[in-house]
Amino acid sequence: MPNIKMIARKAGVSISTVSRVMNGSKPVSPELQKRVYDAVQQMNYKPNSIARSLILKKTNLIGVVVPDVSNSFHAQLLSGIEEITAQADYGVMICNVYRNMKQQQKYFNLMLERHVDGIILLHENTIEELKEFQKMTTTPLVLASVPLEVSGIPFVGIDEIGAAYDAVSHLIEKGHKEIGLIYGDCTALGILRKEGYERAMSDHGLSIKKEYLTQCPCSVAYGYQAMEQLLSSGSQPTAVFCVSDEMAVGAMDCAYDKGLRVPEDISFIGFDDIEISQVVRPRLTTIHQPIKEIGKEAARLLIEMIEKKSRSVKTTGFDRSSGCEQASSKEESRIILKHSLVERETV
Amino acid sequence: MPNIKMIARKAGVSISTVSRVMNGSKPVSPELQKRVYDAVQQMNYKPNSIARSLILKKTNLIGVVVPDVSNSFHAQLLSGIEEITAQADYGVMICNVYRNMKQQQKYFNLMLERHVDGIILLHENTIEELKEFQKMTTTPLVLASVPLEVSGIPFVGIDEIGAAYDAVSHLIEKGHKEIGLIYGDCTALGILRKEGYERAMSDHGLSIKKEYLTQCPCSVAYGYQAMEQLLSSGSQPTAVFCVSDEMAVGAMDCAYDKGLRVPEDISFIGFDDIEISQVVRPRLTTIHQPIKEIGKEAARLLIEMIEKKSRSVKTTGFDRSSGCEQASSKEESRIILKHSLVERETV
DNA sequence: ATTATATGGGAAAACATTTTCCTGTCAACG
DNA sequence: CGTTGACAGGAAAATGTTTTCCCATATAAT
Repeated sequence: MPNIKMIARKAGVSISTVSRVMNGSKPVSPELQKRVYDAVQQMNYKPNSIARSLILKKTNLIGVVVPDVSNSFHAQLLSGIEEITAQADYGVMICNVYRNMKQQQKYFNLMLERHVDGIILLHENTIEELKEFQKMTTTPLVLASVPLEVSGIPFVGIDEIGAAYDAVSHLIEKGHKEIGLIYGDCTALGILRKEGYERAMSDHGLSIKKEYLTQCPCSVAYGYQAMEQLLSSGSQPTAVFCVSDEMAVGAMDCAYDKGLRVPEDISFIGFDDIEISQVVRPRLTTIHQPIKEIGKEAARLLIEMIEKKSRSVKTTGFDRSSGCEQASSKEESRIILKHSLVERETV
Repeated sequence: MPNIKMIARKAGVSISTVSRVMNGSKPVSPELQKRVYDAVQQMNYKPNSIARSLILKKTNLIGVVVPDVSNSFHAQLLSGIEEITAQADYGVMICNVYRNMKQQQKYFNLMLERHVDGIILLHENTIEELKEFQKMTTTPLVLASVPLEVSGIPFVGIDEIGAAYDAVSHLIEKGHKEIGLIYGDCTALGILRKEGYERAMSDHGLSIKKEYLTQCPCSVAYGYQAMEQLLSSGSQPTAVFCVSDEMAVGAMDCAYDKGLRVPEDISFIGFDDIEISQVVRPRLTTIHQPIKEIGKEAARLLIEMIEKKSRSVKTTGFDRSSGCEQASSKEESRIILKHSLVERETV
């Protein structure tokens, strides 16, 4: 691989001149420009981005921490992110943490060592850990579809409580009164959606039966189990709200195996509107999230933060990691995108 | 962020000593070791991997070129790759090319500029382009589930023809004689699987009807269209082999809408065994590919190539990009993993 | 004519590491 | 007692850029 020195020699100019021609950072006479371009072309020169990163203190790389890439929801978020970052000439490094906090810590360190310009979190963290992270570094961070409230860390996603509220209200409008819930209680997501369920029930004057609340991790298999549990509790709901499509698909499967007909005997409503909700039979009625758009918006926001920060560093001239400036830019951004109800065949 | 100089000053030692302690590259007295460790701890020092990359000529970063991360198949491959690379302390940069060749070229350049240590291709390329790439650089490259034969570029995947053969043979064993095919003819994958179909048919003495061959891009929606086309061709097959699960799901959907019962009136067999084949009703009989394992194996192979290469560079002492060495390591590795037939409910 | 200003271009510092080369100390051995 | 070798540790070169600083030349202004 040729380097800038070889180009300079070949073109008969100084290193500085080559750099200037490549970046347009200072005018260069047409004569020399041509000589440089020719040399670049002939030797197929590409500037070494590592050396650039070192001196510019900018890697044009962002890190995305994801619980599991092979999960459809996260994969879609990722694809949205990638679309925007690619346009802005950023690379994305994925950090698959397998819903494992230990990995997470390791990855945070790794990303700091690699000096990523920013991070998007798709994986839920404890608030303490985020604050810890904030204290450690000034690297911009945004939460995408991780509804945690930490001052100084922007969030983009939907109104989780409102969306769950809408889902349950829809069931109620259709005449259901005995409504079960399958949720996960170890994530903020699950808890907020449960909150929406509770509000909808009480706003419509319905009481919540303890035995209708079932919690399980988010997957088809666990959804099946949860439904089994729910059905074995004696009284039977006429509808159940599952806080994710995967859970809903598993739960429907279980109902089916128990000889229940959907939606005649029991209704289901899911959440997310990932691909499977359209291919499952009957097609799943669910809450649609603009998943890819969330990813895009998160990426846009992050890049904006990065560029703003690098500008401010440039103007002030030194690293202000003391955090005094940080405070002024705490504009508490929360980008809330619109969800919607898609009626299919399970209610 | 503290740098090595600050640690050296704090510990009262030279920069070299700090480096030696961090990397264990040369013995250091316990006395100084302790001083360095303490300084590192107190200042929370992390070596700047950019500077390391620059001098070591090793980024510990690999690029993965993927047609579409949000596609379940590719997302699973990616997750397999990530698992192995994380263990070996490599980062993964994703390059989503949206099945777009222009993007692809841009990304290749980007990755060379960033000096990734190696590349895994999940996206089909023309053989010419690959050879072009080989000529341009010595960066290791492996094809995962992209069945192209280019000397010097290893491949990991399954026996595509054999797997397709098995799928069709299974239909034939079940008594089917009129077997349709839905495939994609613009990818090597589609063409090989079609080849398997043809061999199976002729080996069993069955003739192939032109009107049973339908081709379309790989997605649920196109699968539906293809099936419509196939059904409108007059004579009706009793079974159809779809070269991907997505196509199969779409095709089944169409059959269903036309009032055909699966598997009573018409049988379907898919390919890949991605998640949807298990949640669709009736559950799709398909060819199982060890997708995640393919990703893992590809990553292992790539890392092996990278380390072997960096060793050889080290011992010879200069960059041998002339390619003469390359030839000797052309051991034509093709790692073929086992596929299997999973019988569900659509045959 | 002389000073001031603008402008193109080169030399060298800076970025944060690793590693080579060198120096000084100490033990071993003749 | 002197030479050799081992060994710990420091100084400095090297990695490939960008950018600052400086110089020379040319043009404009006084």
